Amino acid sequence: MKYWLMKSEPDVYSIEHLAAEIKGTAYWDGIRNYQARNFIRDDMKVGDLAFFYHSNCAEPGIVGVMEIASAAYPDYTAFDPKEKYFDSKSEKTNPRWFMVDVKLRRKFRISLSLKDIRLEKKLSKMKLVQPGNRLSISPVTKIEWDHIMAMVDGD
DNA sequence: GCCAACGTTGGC
DNA sequence: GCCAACGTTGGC
Repeated sequence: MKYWLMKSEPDVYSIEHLAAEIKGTAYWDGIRNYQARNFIRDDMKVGDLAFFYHSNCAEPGIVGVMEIASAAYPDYTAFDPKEKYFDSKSEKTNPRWFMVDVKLRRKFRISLSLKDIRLEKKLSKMKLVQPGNRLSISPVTKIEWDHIMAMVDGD
C-alpha cells in the first residue's frame, strides 16, 4: 500500500465538499501535469491512503485523510469543451489525462498547517516542502505518514 | 494581487 | 533540439 498527498484549492473543492458528497466518493479531476498523471495512472491503487491538502488559500495545510476508491480511468472532463480542464489533445481513443475516485476517511479536528510542517525537522524531506515544488500529487513515505498522523493526534 | 519557479508550446 | 514566450501554481 502506498501513501500520497493530493492538493486542492478549497475555493474550488474542499474537504467539506468531499464530506458532503451523497455517494461518499468523488472523482479527482483536473490533473493536467504529466508527472502527477503518471503517479495516478501507474502507481495509485485502490486502498492507498492520501492526505487531503488545501492549497492556495489563507491557511494551506493537510486537512484530512482520503482513501483511493478506484483504479485510474480517463478524466472525461478533458473531452468536454465546456469544461474548465478541456484538452483537445486528449482523445477518447487515446486519453491523455486520468483520474481516480476518492473517499473521505477522516477530517482532522485541527488541520496541520504548512507552517507547522515546515517547522518539523523530520518532515523536511517531504516533496511538499521542497523548494519550487508545485506537484499536485506527490508520494509520501510511510515514515512521513506515521509522523504526521502522530502530530495530528497529539501522540 | 504579486511574483518566483516551473512546465509547456511552438518557431526556427 | 534549442529557447523565448507564455500560462499555471501556490505561498505570501
